[in-house]
Amino acid sequence: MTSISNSDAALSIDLQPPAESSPLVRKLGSLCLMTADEIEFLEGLQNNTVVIEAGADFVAEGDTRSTTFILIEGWAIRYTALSDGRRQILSFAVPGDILGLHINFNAQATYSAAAMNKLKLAAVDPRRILEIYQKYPILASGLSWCTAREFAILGDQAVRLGRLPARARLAHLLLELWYRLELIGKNEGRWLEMPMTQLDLADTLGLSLVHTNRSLAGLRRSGLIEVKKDYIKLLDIEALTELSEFNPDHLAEFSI
Amino acid sequence: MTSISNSDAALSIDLQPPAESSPLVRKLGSLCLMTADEIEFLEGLQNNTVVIEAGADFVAEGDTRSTTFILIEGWAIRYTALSDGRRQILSFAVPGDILGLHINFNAQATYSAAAMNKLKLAAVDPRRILEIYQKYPILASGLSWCTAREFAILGDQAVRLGRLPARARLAHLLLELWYRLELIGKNEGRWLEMPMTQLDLADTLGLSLVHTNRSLAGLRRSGLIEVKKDYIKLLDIEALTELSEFNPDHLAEFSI
DNA sequence: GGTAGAATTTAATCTATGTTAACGTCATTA
DNA sequence: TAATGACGTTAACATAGATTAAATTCTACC
Repeated sequence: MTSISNSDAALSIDLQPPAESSPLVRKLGSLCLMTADEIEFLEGLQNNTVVIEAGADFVAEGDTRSTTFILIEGWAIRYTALSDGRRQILSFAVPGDILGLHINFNAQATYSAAAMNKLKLAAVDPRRILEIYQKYPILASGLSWCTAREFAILGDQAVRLGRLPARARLAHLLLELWYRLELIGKNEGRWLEMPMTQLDLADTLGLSLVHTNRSLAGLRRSGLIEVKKDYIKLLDIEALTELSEFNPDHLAEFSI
Repeated sequence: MTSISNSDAALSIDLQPPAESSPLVRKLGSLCLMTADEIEFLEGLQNNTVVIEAGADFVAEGDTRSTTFILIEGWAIRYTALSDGRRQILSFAVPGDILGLHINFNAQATYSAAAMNKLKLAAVDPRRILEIYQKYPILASGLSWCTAREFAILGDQAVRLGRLPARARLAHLLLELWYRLELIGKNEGRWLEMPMTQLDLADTLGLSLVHTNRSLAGLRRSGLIEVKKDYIKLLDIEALTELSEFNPDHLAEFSI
């Protein structure tokens, strides 16, 4: 907003999208050189914004109204609820992420989505996503990359849940979030934003609340992390990586 | 091959793809009405076939040569190997499934893929997938559906691993495979093809081999399944569904 | 048709994680 | 400043599932 004056006043020679652009445009812009046309289309997609209060669901499993959402501000979760009230969180979504990029038209949502904190998101007709593939080849590659990445993230989640012990699961997730936030420029020093409660963390890691707390304490006592309200500091990324067998290449950037 | 004579001799009025067509064409054909042009393109994609021996890897995690594979015959797995030799199988692929539908160009494969039994698959340049999106709108919707389905399958796998006890995990997986094979017409009565060993099953369910065997025995003793070499009979689908909280809608068909 | 190696089954023991319950801390509001 | 409620921490005990090992049954191959 303040930066408008700077692009007015000075001759802009930036090839990168301007600073006031959406997180999605910034994210894709750091990976591929989109045309002005493509950037404009992508920004235009995000005109219809919605605000969701912290804790509220904005997609419910079984919904037949399918909408694609682009996350602009705040964190969201995708999750599945079980009959006894327990939950499995499938993944976190951060600004620049797309929920429902590939939709079963005429089918039901296979998971619910909720806001971790106050959310701003763009509601997009999924038909416009197919339009991207038809008309904007660079964007299409970008979206294909997003899809592959979501797959890798969910696959890593399965590995965590299926084969890693509690502390490694936690370390692995912290590193995933670290690299994802890194890409959108949200890490400050080694402090990682952690807006979720330990109960949310437990439901992500497939652990009980108490054991999640124990695992957190374990990493803390080993000198690997430092914890404060809403933030965790990664004190030794190398050790965390080794402990959890995390592979950063799964989240690596690409370039065209 | 023998059926060529029938389409030569008689006047064909089928709207459905002919019987000798590929599993992928049959799968999509049961969901949407493709044009002759689209069917031809899809079959043409699968000209370059490869045979893989049982047990062999055909994608290794970290590979930078990215290829899309369409499974024509046999079963495959996607998996991640850990440093101590343990494995987490992410999902099974059956005829008609596509591996690497969305590829990170210039990036590494994030999982390995191996043949469960002898495999016939088509190797496709991933650029031709993007071509589909540009030129064949019906096919594009079909592929979008495939992607959403793969997501749902992997999400269900995360729920199994994170929140279900051993026997429910097993029941849940059996039902998933049941509905998937149903779609491609591979179920005989209530007998479900199970070409994997109990070790493979264990690596899918995130359990030890011994406990997988116990879980299998548990379901058998409860009268829910009957086991024979390479097949499992689902004796009580309703009870299995309730036990595992399986939701068949996740794999539901769609139609345009 | 016999044999070696693979796959399955069962039992005994151990451990990581779940469960329950109590207590602490902090922020909000009365 | 007290009361409340959400969230975090810790301890004691219970249990599902891991591990190890050995026996048994398949099955592919000679």
